[in-house]
Amino acid sequence: MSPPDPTRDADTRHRLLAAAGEEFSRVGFRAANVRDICAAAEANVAAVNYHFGSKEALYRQVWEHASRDMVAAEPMPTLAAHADPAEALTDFMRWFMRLVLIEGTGHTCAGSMLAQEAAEPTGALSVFVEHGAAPIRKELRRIVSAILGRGANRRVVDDLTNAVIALCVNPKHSSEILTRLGFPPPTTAAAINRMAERLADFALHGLIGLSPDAPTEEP
Amino acid sequence: MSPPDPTRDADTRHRLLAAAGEEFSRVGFRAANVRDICAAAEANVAAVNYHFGSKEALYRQVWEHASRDMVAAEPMPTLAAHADPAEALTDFMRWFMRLVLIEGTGHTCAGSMLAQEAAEPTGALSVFVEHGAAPIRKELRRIVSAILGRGANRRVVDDLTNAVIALCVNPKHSSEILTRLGFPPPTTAAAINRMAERLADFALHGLIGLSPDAPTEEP
DNA sequence: AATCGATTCAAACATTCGTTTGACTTGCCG
DNA sequence: CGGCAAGTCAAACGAATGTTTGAATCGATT
Repeated sequence: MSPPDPTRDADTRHRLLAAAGEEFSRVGFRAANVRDICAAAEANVAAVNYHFGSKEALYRQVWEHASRDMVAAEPMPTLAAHADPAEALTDFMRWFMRLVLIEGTGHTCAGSMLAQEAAEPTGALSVFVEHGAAPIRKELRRIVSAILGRGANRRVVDDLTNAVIALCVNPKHSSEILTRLGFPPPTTAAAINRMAERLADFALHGLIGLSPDAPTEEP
Repeated sequence: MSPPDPTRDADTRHRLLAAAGEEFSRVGFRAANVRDICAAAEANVAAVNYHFGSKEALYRQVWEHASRDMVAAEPMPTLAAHADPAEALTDFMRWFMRLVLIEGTGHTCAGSMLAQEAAEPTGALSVFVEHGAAPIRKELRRIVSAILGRGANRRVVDDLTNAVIALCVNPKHSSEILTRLGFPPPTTAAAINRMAERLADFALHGLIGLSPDAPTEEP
């Protein structure tokens, strides 16, 4: 009657999580429907409620898995681990863009689900921002701040940190639009790295140019 | 039986369009429901189908109004109209960010609806990209290309044009996330302009630094 | 073999939501 | 006045969808 021990590896549980991850990331929580998920998982309609309690509880579980996989996949590059802040930025952006753009073989799908949450947030968004996004942004802010130097205004550092994030996530968030414009976002690790390096160069020159220590070059 | 002449100004038609614009931009096409829209417009449930034929036809009408208002509000800054490409970029970004971020008093809402379409596209997206977004991007590409100079690779120009777009639209597309991180996007024209100028400075230095004509400053 | 808990399944239930219907009101024209 | 077209309305219809139910199946334990 009550749901089974969640640590148990019921086979259909896994198939449901995988199928749900794909469906939720494709169309979002609301538009995804339980019957399709169950069909994709080759499970009965009642399976979702039996194993998870409700569609919403399933969604929370998928998020939990996705964000766990997300951070476990590869460690985040830090400022401290690099001699040169510029190199840290490039490394960080490569890592971040892979995180956002690559769809894990089975079901990482955190990037797509986040894009869905951005349009129609559920309770899961606040949780994820607090536990997943905030630490990532914090480290990037350190890198940006190091590149800008001491004299930079706090507000400016924040805006530029957000600007770098924008460069990294936009290919994903706007992929439907960019594809229709003729610029489908890269999907392989190699292509993503190449794009990340181009954008990192761009960001780097932008940041150095804005650094209060940098020489102003007005004629 | 058949819908009335669409040019006629039936009063409830307007109220429906306004209410629908708010609802669609808030939650997207699918999640918006006809009963709520009619209640907000103080109209009967049957009014949508009487005046527009269907929920989807109403949506198309709202898009048409929104994109018309969008371009009519203010002319797009062009490269040709500026002596200095750098100034053109700043002007363009100010204009573009106001376009995306400002919610028109009554119901412009094109920016929000576009963000919704990005997550769960309908047929309206392709139409809008072709007629609304492509011309805007084309002009921005001219400006970016002028700043980069002759020698720039075509692929690089495209990526950087998209990067500038990312800087402008991300505060809107990611507003739910940024707000939870403590950085709610600006909403007044003055604040938007300020942010646009900061981002334009950033983009400008980034572009100039990447220009093949610019001196490389490696030690 | 008998039993018991866990799991699966088809069917049904309850609600939401887009749409349709048919009656009623209103304003206009002969 | 009488009739007609346009618009409004409450009610109901029908499909989609999350959830529940109760029986059937399976596997391990005794």
